[in-house]
Amino acid sequence: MTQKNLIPLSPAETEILRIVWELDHPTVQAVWDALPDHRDIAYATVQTLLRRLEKKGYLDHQIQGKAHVFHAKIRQKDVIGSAVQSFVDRLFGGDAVPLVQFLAENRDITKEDISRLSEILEDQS
Amino acid sequence: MTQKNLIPLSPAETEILRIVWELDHPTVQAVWDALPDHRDIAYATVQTLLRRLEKKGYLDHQIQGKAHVFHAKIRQKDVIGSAVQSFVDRLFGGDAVPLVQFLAENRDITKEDISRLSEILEDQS
DNA sequence: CAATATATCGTACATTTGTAAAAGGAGTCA
DNA sequence: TGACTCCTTTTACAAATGTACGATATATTG
Repeated sequence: MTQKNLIPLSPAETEILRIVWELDHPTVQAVWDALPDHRDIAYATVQTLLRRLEKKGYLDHQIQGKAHVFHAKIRQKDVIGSAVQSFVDRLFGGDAVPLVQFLAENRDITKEDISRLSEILEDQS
Repeated sequence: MTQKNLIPLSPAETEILRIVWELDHPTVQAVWDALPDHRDIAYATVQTLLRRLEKKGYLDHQIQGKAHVFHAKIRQKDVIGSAVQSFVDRLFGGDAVPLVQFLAENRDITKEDISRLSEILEDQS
């Protein structure tokens, strides 16, 4: 069954981990390049974050040439699950509805998105 | 216009701030009591957090008898807005749809919730 | 092979965060 | 009025976090 008990991720670590999921087996360099422009941190900082993620058990790496190539050891779904959970707890007292409502009112999600979600719910037993 | 430039909130601070919104003008005691059972922290800790929130400009207080009574100085909507924003950025690269999709698949929101949201979207110009 | 360009590793360090004990002030009640 | 009780204020402190420099190792290439 799903391995739980995840060591807490800091915001900066979470940000980096997401990029590792997005890119497939990236190097430090690749992760660094993938950061949004406004996120102006040093290469060495990204390295540190990746190192810490590895130490916490979220990542692993192989050596390719002289570079390290990282990959996730924990399923994205599990990490997202626990992150969303604690976020909703903290900011909404555990009720996700106001969150989605906020997103809707704020137009972070559109009418079409909602329709598509309805279908997802229909498809579930 | 909406005052932005909010000083970052830590997770623990966010948790406390939410309770201040929920209760109306609570004392330290009231906030402490409102914490979920599993959240086992000392009264003094809640005090510290409230003090920090005040210093960061999120709260203010009046004196009532011997106790302090707190109230929010910043609109809930603004705080939620920026918190959700950075959360979605960090964990989903800025796209809120996968977040809502996750909530749907995970049944944190139901079919009925979605219907209600559709209406909200309809009512918007 | 010697340079050069890349990478990692070890280390550092100021802040922030989470948590709380201890001390002191002011109503309250016997 | 003295003992209690409830609060606040002051102060602390270890751990986590964000950030990154300098040293070292290793491909690469002329």
